[in-house]
Amino acid sequence: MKRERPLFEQIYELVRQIPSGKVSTYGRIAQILGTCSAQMVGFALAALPEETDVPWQRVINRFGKISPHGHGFGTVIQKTLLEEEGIRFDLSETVDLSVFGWF
DNA sequence: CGGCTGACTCTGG
DNA sequence: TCCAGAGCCAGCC
Repeated sequence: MKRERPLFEQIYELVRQIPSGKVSTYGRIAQILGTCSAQMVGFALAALPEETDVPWQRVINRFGKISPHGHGFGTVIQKTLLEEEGIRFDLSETVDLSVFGWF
């Protein structure tokens, strides 16, 4: 049976494929899927519950920085989770995509 | 079907 | 890398 899964789940599966210690960008995900825009990727991750098997924290914007998605708390958690994975941040919460960037 | 929204990205300054 | 404006497209009401 064909499962016309929403675009969201397609994004989730792709994010799950990101290895530990690596990060990706919204634009990258959107480009790989080729059927959505970067904003949809962020929108999809925003809809994720706190308990999920999707490493949404490994997805950041094109500058390698975490987006201030409103509340502000999640942003801090995201940075902490990435550091636990071994990712280094700049003095300005910036990640070196040349080193930690997926692909 | 149409309008609104969003954790983005690009271009120009 | 910052500010402002425009484009982007699926999901929801």
